[in-house]
Amino acid sequence: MPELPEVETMRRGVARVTGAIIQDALAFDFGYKPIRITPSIGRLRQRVRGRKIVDVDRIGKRVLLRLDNQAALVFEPRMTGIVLIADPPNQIHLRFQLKLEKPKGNIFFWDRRGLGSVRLLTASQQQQELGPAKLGPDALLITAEQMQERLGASRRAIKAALLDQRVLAGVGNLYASELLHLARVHPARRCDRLTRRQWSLIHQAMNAILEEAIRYEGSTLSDGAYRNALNQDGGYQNCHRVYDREGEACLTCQTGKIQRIVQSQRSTFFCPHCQTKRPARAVG
DNA sequence: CATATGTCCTGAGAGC
DNA sequence: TGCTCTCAGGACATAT
Repeated sequence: MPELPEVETMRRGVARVTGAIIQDALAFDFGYKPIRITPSIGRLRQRVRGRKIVDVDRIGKRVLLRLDNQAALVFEPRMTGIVLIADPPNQIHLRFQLKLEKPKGNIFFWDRRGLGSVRLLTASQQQQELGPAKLGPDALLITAEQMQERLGASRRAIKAALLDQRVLAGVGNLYASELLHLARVHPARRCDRLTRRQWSLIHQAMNAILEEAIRYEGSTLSDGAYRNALNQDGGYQNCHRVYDREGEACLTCQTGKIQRIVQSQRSTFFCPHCQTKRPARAVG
């Protein structure tokens, strides 16, 4: 499930084609339900042919190809989508392809489950679709103070709140568990019960985990869906402290057994020993 | 308004 | 072995 580290890894790989010209755009379905492509592939094709890719960006969990007319192609991987410049893992789940020239090459969007999308957005559409009404600050750019401002009065559980892309963009289910473990905060703790110190710890842990995961090029889970832009595995799955480790010993305290709970229909993993449910004690 | 739940989609894995 | 069933969770739609 591509979250910020996986999408950032794809972005870095795809950035190699910066400067290339788009020769053509193709959509595929191979008998599956087609993914969402907007506008229609015919219109999109007309509008991107001959355009130069001037930059490759990331906003939250999306990859943006910025074109020389201020438009951007926005790839949204959701559960199993990936953006590659090397040949994808197979052909049947190939959903979209850009043929490039000067120099020759390709960008592929491959998506096993087909929940992802490709959208061509004008500058004003980008403001609408990627602006503050839809997406909060990027998880690597938001400050601890901003997080507390945005969530400090919320009654939601911190784990669920971290997944809300309108609050901050980039954290998903896997890294939410990982970062709360590093911050030693219980995932069910209500936001409005967190102290300023805990917000600071969460913020610090979030940056540390996301940056570490980027260094390892993201997490390739057992389904093998996530690959980097060159169709290679990530390495961070071997570093998970809690995710998908139910019943195993906590690597940090060697005492607790990792527990799995369900929050908003999603699995959360945590160490009951490191991440106590009790509120932080008042100091002094 | 804030928060919670249902839905989409395919393939892996469990159980029989 | 092959069938059926459940589950995985990103973002959005709909419900409370």
